[in-house]
Amino acid sequence: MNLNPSMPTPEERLRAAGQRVTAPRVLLIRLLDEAEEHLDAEELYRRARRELPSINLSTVYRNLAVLKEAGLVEQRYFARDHSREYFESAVQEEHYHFTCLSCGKVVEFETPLIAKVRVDLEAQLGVDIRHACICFEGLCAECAAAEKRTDADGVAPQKSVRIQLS
Amino acid sequence: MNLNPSMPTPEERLRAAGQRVTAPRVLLIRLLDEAEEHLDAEELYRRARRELPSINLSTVYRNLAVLKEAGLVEQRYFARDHSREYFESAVQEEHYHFTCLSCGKVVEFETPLIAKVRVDLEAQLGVDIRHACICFEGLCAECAAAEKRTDADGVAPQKSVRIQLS
DNA sequence: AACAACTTGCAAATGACTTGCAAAACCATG
DNA sequence: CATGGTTTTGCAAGTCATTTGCAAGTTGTT
Ligand SMILES: [Mn+2]
Ligand SMILES: [Mn+2]
Ligand SMILES: [Zn+2]
Ligand SMILES: [Zn+2]
Repeated sequence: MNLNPSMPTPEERLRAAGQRVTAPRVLLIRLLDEAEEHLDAEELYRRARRELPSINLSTVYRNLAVLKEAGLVEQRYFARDHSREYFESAVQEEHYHFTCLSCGKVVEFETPLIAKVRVDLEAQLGVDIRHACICFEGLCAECAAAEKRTDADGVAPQKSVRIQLS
Repeated sequence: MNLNPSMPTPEERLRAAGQRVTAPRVLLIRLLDEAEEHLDAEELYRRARRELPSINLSTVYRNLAVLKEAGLVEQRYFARDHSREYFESAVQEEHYHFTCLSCGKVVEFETPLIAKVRVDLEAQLGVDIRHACICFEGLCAECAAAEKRTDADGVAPQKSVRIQLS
């Protein structure tokens, strides 16, 4: 989602990254480009099978690893349960995430402050930062309001929303 | 590490949190207070067994969950591999982490910018943030310098260092 | 077309974490 | 400080997302 309209095709991106062009890879890239949400391997597998029925789940995993290394997809962790890996297309603006622990909604946001932390760190420590995992968790506005109930279960994954801080 | 010298004993903390005082819990809290690093369940189990040989790994897991809920320990995720949960005592200043992908060293740092992002988010989205997972990853100064080699393996966990940004 | 290098499907394996259950420990209460 | 309801523990057996070995199938290159 929120993709640059004039972006290279999946094939072009693969070749530019020096990776072989295979049907599973092209398909995974396209599925992530088209996705409105952050997808995990299982869900990508489900969607991929609709177009490439012979694809195997392990192929999905292996290729997500390849695409991640090649910088074509981004891996994310959400909510307090980091036991599942989610992915999104790398062809979008840098952004961060807030996840509602109650309803599972994901809010994407931008802010220059994280980049500031990053450059401060690099300048003061001499480190070379390659990746940042930034995720906030809590209750979304709706769930915070509806906090009259005592529930705390059903965390269904939902579509994302994107905002810009200040 | 970096603990307040006049902090309550593990027993006192447990009682204050309304939790039962048991040998495994007291021991886990003390081990985390004493630790120079961030520990996972397996390592805590290893250390705990030295003083309480009958303790079981599942007891370690169950109690870490209890202590986390009670706010007595903090759970962390490091490096690109979030498949392991690490813990540290909650009795310390709020801080964030940088992990070296090459040597595994963890650098702890403080910065008011993350809290700023947090309040901005709460103010502009009306959300109630309960938790933040902030971790930067890359090459530490030493490993970045030694980048002449082509290696990229052995990621041994190491002690942490704490710094203050600017 | 011919081949070496890389990928895939399939089935089996990993490994961190969880769970069911009966016995043991905790902590009011009397 | 004995009693007993409630919680916790040890042990053994799961769970489940992700990984891996291998033979067969593809890809990109000469
Ligand atoms: Mn996103
Ligand atoms: Mn720390
Ligand atoms: Zn919500
Ligand atoms: Zn290093």
